[in-house]
Amino acid sequence: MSSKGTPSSIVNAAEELFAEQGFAETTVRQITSRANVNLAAINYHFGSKKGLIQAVAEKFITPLINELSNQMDCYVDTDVKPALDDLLEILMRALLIVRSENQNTLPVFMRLLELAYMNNQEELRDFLIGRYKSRLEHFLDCIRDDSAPMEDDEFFWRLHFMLGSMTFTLSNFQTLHSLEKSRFTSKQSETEMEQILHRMIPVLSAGMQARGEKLYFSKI
Amino acid sequence: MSSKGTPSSIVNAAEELFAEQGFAETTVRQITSRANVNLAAINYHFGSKKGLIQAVAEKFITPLINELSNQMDCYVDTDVKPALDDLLEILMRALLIVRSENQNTLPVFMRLLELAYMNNQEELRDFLIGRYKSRLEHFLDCIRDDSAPMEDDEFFWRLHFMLGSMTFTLSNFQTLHSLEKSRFTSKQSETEMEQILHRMIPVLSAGMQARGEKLYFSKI
Amino acid sequence: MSSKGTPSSIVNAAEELFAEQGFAETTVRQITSRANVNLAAINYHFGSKKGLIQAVAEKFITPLINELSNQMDCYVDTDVKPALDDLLEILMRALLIVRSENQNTLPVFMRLLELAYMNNQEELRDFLIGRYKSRLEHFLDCIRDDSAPMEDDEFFWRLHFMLGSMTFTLSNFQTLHSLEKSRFTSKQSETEMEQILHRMIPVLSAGMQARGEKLYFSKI
Amino acid sequence: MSSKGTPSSIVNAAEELFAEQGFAETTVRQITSRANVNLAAINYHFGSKKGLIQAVAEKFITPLINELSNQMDCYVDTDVKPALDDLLEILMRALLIVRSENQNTLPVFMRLLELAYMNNQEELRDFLIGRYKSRLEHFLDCIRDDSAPMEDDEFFWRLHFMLGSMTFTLSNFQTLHSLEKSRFTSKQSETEMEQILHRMIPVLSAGMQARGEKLYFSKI
DNA sequence: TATGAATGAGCGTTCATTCAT
DNA sequence: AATGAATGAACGCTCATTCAT
Repeated sequence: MSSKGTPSSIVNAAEELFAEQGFAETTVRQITSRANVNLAAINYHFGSKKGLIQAVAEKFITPLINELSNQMDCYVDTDVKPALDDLLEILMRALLIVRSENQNTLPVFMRLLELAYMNNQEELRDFLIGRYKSRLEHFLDCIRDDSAPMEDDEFFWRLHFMLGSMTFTLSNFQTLHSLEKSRFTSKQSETEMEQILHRMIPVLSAGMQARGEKLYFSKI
Repeated sequence: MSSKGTPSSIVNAAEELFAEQGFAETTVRQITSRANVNLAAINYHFGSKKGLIQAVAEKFITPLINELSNQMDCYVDTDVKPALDDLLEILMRALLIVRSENQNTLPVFMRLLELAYMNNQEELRDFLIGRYKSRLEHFLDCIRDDSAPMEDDEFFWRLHFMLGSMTFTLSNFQTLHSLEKSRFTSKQSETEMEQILHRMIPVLSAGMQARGEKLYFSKI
Repeated sequence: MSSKGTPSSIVNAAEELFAEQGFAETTVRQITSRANVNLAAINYHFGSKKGLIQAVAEKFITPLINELSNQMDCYVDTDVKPALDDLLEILMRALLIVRSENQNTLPVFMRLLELAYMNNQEELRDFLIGRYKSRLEHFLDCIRDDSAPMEDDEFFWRLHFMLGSMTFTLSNFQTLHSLEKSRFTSKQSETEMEQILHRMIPVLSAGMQARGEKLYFSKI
Repeated sequence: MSSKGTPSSIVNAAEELFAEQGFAETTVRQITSRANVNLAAINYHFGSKKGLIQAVAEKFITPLINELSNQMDCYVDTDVKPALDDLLEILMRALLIVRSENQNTLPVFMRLLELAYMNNQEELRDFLIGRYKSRLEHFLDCIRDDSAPMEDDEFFWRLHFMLGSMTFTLSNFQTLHSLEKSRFTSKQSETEMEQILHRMIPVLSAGMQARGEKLYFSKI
């Protein structure tokens, strides 16, 4: 299951621990211990803990973006504009494909996105933006084309409302899954991550297509 | 509002630092230093750093729930069922009121919710659930009454999609605000937090009211 | 012998180890171990290892400068200008007094001066210059008054020739002492540090009073 | 001069870094990185970091001693005894010649001498003494012949006062040069290392020829 | 002959907490 | 009630060296 080689063992162990505990809470000693490698190996192969986190990020995002691009190519030679639901399904499908190649570690990827938006993480943010922004633009343009008409800034914020739904739900999937099971024990809900991604599509889609803004509420 | 007393100074300083840096990243030294109190004061007054975090949580959530209850009382003697948009506006309004009483620290509250959903945070989660769950149920029932008809589990997840939008957007407000300003410099966008809360209402509302689910995508 | 209190124990242990091994070669674990205090005590009391080195520096230099000033005050109300030999004797005497208050640790002080002149030690250098430069100026002026007439830059370099003799001899006193004993075993030379300081006076004095410069040698 | 071969590249890189930072402060990674060779190459070719330092030492001292011997041969067939100033000029000249063959790395040589006099460096000291002591004796005898009459031990110490001036001034030349420039900006002093060596001659000479010792100062 | 990978030991520092007063 | 001092544990990281090829 684990690939060959020390760097690969490290990345695999790190993914598990990052998913279980978060980045700051996971120590290099825990990682190297679980990977059965020397304590210094992380610094040797990745330069620093930060470098390892970036390596983990790349391992996820690169195939995700590739898969997204591949799926979008279906539309490139036709006049058909993809519907919002279809675009979101492409996105969810890409996430699931990446997950199938990185057993059970979608939460790590989502935590990475959350991390990138935190203060004091400009470095990671700039790294990701510099590396992947351009490759995402076509996809986002298509999203916008089937969304309700709106200003640039409104689109910016709605995209992040969407992103928030995804990162919160997936990075805390384990907790939410437990909560759901303990509340609705009767139904023996087989809530798997795939199902949750599926549930998200009509909700997010409706959010992007919602028209009109409520009037600003008076100052309080 | 004023900060008479050591415990109060500590809580105020902690709020600021938690908002700026997150909980794990904020040290008790930073807190006591900013509060101009002794290093040992946190352990003395709150038992531990965790105890302080709970104290901060209570300071936010109690007035929030109170405000929410007050607003809901308007409907209690009538047959009028509040519309989803109105319920969300009540929620946003309550958030803004709490904010006005705890200058600029809505992000802390949102980070607290995120924290409560993390693994290894059962203690905080149980604390919040045990303390506030019952007082939220009426509000949530009203939400459900104006949402699209759906199963319990679907409602559970949609609520958390909503929660994700709110926590992600508000806890990372500073970063998102910067990103928006650097992208759309021309418009001199005066994006304030109030405006963002306002923008969220129709989006979240549409999400909860979205009908029909896409067919499950085939296994991959 | 050792003063009371943790900081004092640390400084005493540090002095010994710095003298034996140098600054970089001495670890905080060695220091805290010899001082029988907790490993974290250095950072608690001095902020960092660098802070401890500065504290050691101050403990030496402050009384040295004070002693120097006291001795120089003898000349302040008279018209007598002190002779170069007398000035050097004042200096040596001040060094010995400081040594008598900090048992056997003149080598540490000399190593400190050497350290301050190294690259990448601007911080220490600036610290010392900012703190003590002005208090040394009168003494240096008197030195110059009884030296051979020379330009500013020539005086600057001759002062440092002198400083080099002192730092090299004293910071390596232990090694030199051993070498001397092994070479001249017959004489059972009782070379003590006081004697060496004494030997230096006529040599340094002659150097400062040497007149005329040799012609520049041709380019090679 | 050219750097064909891995060992040669290593030595050249090491010289530069030793001059800039000192021996302990320079890591084998820095050296191999600047030399563009494998990290293990130092241990492979020189056994250890210490072995490399010895190799650097030899590269300097052997030609220095050779040059010194050559110059001294001028006097071998005559009855003329060289004057102290001439001997010092021969020494300075030899240093400059070695420097011209090892671009700008006189400070390294001086640091090497300082290092050899430190505690815990018996190995290096013994290596140098065993290799070069005998070849220096004639030169030192000539020095003594034109110095003031003195006992063996007095001569031993005066030699090291001289050595201290040289090592301190040259190994810290960069710092001293900066200090001088910042103090005497007006004169646009073209202080080069050659000039400093030149300035040293009359000072050191006078020191060696100084007669009479001051009376021992009373115990304090 | 030469190297990329790996290692054990140790580094200075920081942490939340506790102790003695 | 409150605090300055102190602590044990752990942190990420770097070191010169060695190993397997």
